[in-house]
Amino acid sequence: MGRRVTEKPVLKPVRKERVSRQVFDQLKEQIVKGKWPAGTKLPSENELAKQLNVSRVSVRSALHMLSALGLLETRHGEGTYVRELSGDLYFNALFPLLALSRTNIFDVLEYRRVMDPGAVGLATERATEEDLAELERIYHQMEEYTVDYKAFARADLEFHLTIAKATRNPIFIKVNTIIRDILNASMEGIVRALGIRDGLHYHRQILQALRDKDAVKAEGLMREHVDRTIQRLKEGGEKGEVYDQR
Amino acid sequence: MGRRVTEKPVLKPVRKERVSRQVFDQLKEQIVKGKWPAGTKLPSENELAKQLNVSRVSVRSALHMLSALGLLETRHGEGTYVRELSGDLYFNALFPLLALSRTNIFDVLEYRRVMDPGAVGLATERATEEDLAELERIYHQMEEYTVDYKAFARADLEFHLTIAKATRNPIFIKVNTIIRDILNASMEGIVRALGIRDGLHYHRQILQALRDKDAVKAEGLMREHVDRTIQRLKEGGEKGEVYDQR
DNA sequence: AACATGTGAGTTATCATACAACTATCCATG
DNA sequence: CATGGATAGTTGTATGATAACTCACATGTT
Repeated sequence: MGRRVTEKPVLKPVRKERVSRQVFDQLKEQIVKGKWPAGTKLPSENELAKQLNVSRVSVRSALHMLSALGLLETRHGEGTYVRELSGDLYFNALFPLLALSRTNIFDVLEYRRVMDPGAVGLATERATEEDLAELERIYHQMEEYTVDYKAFARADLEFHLTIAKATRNPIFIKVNTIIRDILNASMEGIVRALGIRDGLHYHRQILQALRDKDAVKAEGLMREHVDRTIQRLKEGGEKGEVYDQR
Repeated sequence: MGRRVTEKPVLKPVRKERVSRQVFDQLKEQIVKGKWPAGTKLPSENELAKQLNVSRVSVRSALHMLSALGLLETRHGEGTYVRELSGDLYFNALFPLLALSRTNIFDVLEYRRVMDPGAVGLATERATEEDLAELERIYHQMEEYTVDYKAFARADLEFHLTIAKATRNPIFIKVNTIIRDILNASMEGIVRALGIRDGLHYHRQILQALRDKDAVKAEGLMREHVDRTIQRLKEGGEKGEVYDQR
């Protein structure tokens, strides 16, 4: 009989990658590597199917997924094109209803806790006069909105995004834009936690540090600021004062 | 003859919504509105086709797009299920970033310079034995690949992604995955800059710091590591040795 | 009783083919 | 020169068939 072979699986599971997935990856690669820059018209579905030696169905499956993700755009009767990056969050507009659970929001804030200090650090070097003026404007908005929590929180988020813009780095900008939208959508719950008192204080100081081009100070303040926000939100949640989202 | 009617188009173009799009919208609504909570198994494709009075092709088209967006998950031979709606869903909007990846690798690395130290900091607290084993495995891969630059660089990227996974924060994971794809695509150029010598050194030390649960050290090493990568790449670029991607 | 194996139903993945719907272009016609 | 029609190329939808996969249950085997 011989002994059983259960320990140490020497045999690796065979590679079984779906055809459509392979097509998806190949097409994605062409786009990512820049072989097909924005605006390029792809070969027709029949052509692709022939070249890749798969059925048209598999090609279409891949094309559909890529368009859903915003990399492609297909025009009926005309062809399929590589999309410009311009259109920002067209798709996100479909999702604002999604209320995120608490854990999800903490994930987002935890991310921000790392990103925003870094962003403000870069911003101290690169912010223009216009950026600073814009930040000042938003800060004064916040001062006025001390009664309207919602508007206050909105301005708060805008402040952070403006700092991201000042980095001149598209990744920071894009990610921060998404985070703003998420928090905006789930704002009912976090408004209280944000706290007028701290908010104004930190934003004023951060703005000052930016003017002084004191990166270390700005980073420290930002980290403190986000930390306190998280802390507040946790306290509120534990006390059950805050939202439940369902 | 009468005058032409070109100004003010009172006549709106007739509604010509694609079938697959309608299916997409209907399914999406069921999910977003919570009628189909996470984990729900959808009716089979045949069933849906019958209920909606469309062909199975159209149903599948919609299903594919929804899975690409992360709302659904289809398991071959088993069925299609509603996925957990999490925050990282929004970050699918980052996908178009892939299209402009090449424009500036430095933007990407600058971003990584901020995020990866933060990620490794969180990872020191949360990494499981399995995570560490996986990192070890990748590290040994790198040791073997000292001749194959491409494979080496790929393992390098995988190392960073694995650290992101160890944070257990879906945002870190998602964004890092996209960054890996971007750098992967531009790899011909950065391979030289990565440098075998430093790479192994830093990764070994970072792994050690993770084992020792020394967050400060791990963060510092990571920052240094990314800094040097950027520096190398800049030197190479100035000398014109590095990539041009065409 | 415990385990291995076989079988079948149900499901998704892929294929091939055909036709419908749409777009752009060319070209003859008046 | 404007109009309309014909045409070729492309994407969208439909149909039917087959392959590949998963699960659950039945059937042996020990």
